[in-house]
Amino acid sequence: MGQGEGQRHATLRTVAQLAGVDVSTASRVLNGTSEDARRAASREKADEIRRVAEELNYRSNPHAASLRTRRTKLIGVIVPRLSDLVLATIYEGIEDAATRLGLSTFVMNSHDEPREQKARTEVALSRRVDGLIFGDAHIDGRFIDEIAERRIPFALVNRRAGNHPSVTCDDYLGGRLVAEHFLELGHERVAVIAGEPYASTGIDRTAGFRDRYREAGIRLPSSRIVHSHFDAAGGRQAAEQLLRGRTRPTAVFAVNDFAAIGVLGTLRDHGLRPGKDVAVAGFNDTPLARELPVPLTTVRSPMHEMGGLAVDLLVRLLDGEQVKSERLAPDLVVRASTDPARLSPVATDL
Amino acid sequence: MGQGEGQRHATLRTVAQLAGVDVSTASRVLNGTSEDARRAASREKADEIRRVAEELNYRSNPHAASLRTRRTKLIGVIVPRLSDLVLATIYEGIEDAATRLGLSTFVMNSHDEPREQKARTEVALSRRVDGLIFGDAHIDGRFIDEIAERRIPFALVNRRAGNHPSVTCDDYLGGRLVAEHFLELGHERVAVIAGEPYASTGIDRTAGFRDRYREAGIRLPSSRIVHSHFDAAGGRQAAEQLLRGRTRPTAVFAVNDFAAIGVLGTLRDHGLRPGKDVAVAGFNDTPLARELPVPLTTVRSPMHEMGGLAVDLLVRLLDGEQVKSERLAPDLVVRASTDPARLSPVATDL
DNA sequence: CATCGTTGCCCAATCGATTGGGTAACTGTG
DNA sequence: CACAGTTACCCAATCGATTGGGCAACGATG
Repeated sequence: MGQGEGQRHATLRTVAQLAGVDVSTASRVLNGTSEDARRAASREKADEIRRVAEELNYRSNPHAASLRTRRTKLIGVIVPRLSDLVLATIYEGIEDAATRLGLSTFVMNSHDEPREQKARTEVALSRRVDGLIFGDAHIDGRFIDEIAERRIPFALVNRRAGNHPSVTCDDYLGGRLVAEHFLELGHERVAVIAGEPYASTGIDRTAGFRDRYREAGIRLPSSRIVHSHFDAAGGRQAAEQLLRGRTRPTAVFAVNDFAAIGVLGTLRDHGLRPGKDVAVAGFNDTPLARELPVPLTTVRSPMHEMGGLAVDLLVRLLDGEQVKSERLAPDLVVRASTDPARLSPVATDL
Repeated sequence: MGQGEGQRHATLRTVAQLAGVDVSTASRVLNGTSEDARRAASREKADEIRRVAEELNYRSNPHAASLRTRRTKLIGVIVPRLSDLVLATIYEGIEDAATRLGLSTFVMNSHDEPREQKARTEVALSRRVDGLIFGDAHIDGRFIDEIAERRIPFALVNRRAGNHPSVTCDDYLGGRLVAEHFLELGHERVAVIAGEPYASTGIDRTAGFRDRYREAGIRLPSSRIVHSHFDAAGGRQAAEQLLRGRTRPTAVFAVNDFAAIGVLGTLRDHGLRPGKDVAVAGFNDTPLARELPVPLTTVRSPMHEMGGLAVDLLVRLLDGEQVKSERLAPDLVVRASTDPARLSPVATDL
């Protein structure tokens, strides 16, 4: 109830009074388009208004403006969890783009739980966001469909669902690239750690990988496609399961770098040398990948860029434009975890 | 300009009209305290108002309320970067606590740049946040002092500065714990990768470590305290610098897990076995630490909890209470990177 | 029966901006 | 000089809530 309060903010009214004009004139000069400003006041009056505003350190009260205009310049962002570096990086892209456009963003974690997705979305809507960006779409699209039916403007990022507007990496192609690489290295007994079954990222990466292998005449048995959480612990669990199998794979594609790191750890624990006994590839090229003791082969995805494009997409949608989804090209980055020649001396000595 | 718009939100006025009461009565029943509600309307009227509100799916418009009350229930959070897992985790704690209290948060990245800190803070203030949480304080406190002078309510988290209210880990103690551990293992030639020179976290961890060693009669030459960025690339650079020195340390304390990971990579590149040839400890016990090929000894800090407590602190401040800073106790977690006995078979074979 | 307290509401001002619609003064044209 | 068009403003309604004050009706009290 108390107040730490700084000095009260100057309002348009005080600015207008001191500048000797009506508040409407001050509004047009300070907050309107330059077109508005020109026709609202003469050169000198406008300068005077701006001078006074500057002096009083006037800042338009966004709540008052939103109340009147019904637009908040706020966008809600819902992600599974910001402590996932992939999402944090995408969010940074979102924030950069939003800031550049004078928009503000709210982020919330849904932990990929339908109930929380719903709850967070309602919170965002009750804050009257102009639109939403979802980084946590589930492939079944149930929740997203509902949002679409309510005609709430939104864009998906990182994961796609249905044909709702989205900005994603070309995950299918990414999976193919890894398969291509493994095939070149001569791996025939391979496995995929496929991520969460509801995430299009994992699904598409797996599909691309599987399809490329199939084209090479090699079928992946379903026992060598294991779902997992998108983190190191998840990768570890999945790897343990794979190693329990009768025939050990010679190469493992984890659809996420952190899961791949878990795989590296598990291999060591089992006395296997990553990059030599078993090849490992990840996805996303997180900054850690190249710094690991055994640097990780991975697929670089434009995470930051995806965030920015998602904002652009949403803004175009808010402007009533017709939009279409974007799919950005990934790159394969080969490092020691799949290429023994690149292993450091000590690791090669193994 | 266009509108994707969903159906218009119901307002208090329509609810009041349908329930046959004045809007003020509806306001007290729906948005006031239960005390207000009781004296504003009879049992039956109140129930009727709530029924209508429910039916119309009424949500109070926070902008209208803020305009009138001058409180926004918004708090601004400024961190160096959310793609740093430590900050992302702290932010999750902040978000959880805020949600529980019915507050919303804005996060922004300052990249530890004074200019951006200033700019983001102004953005938050122009959004009329009730208070701020800074996770990016610099030890010199210049910027923070300025904010304090403007009597803007805020709390610091993770890093302290001056005697502004903060919630931190007891970093000094954390540093001592690592030193204690290294001493027990018999390490006398040790080094510290100390993080950014302006972050209290690195400063205090280094100081605790240095002091404990001094008490054991061992002085750290300044050449063995190297500053670095708080990420794997930073750790790698710092480690390279240390290995260039004449006398190689037998143990390295990196004040951050990611920097420690960079050290592990560098050691390998130089043909040195982490945990055997050189002991390595990190700080924060990020989830990755235990999953690495060579699991990392580190100091567990209560990141999530710190975030929640920072919110509590800020809220108490906003309520006009006198508050004092909190310093939470860390724990040492010993793993293979400092203890050869714990190395996995293949690593021991090295 | 006059008085006093409650109970249960309603009135109306207010927060700070936006915006459609005036209108007075001035300029240019025929 | 009459008239149209432009320039440079001002007026006032409005967005959706909050909140101090007022007041009628009713029961209790002396």
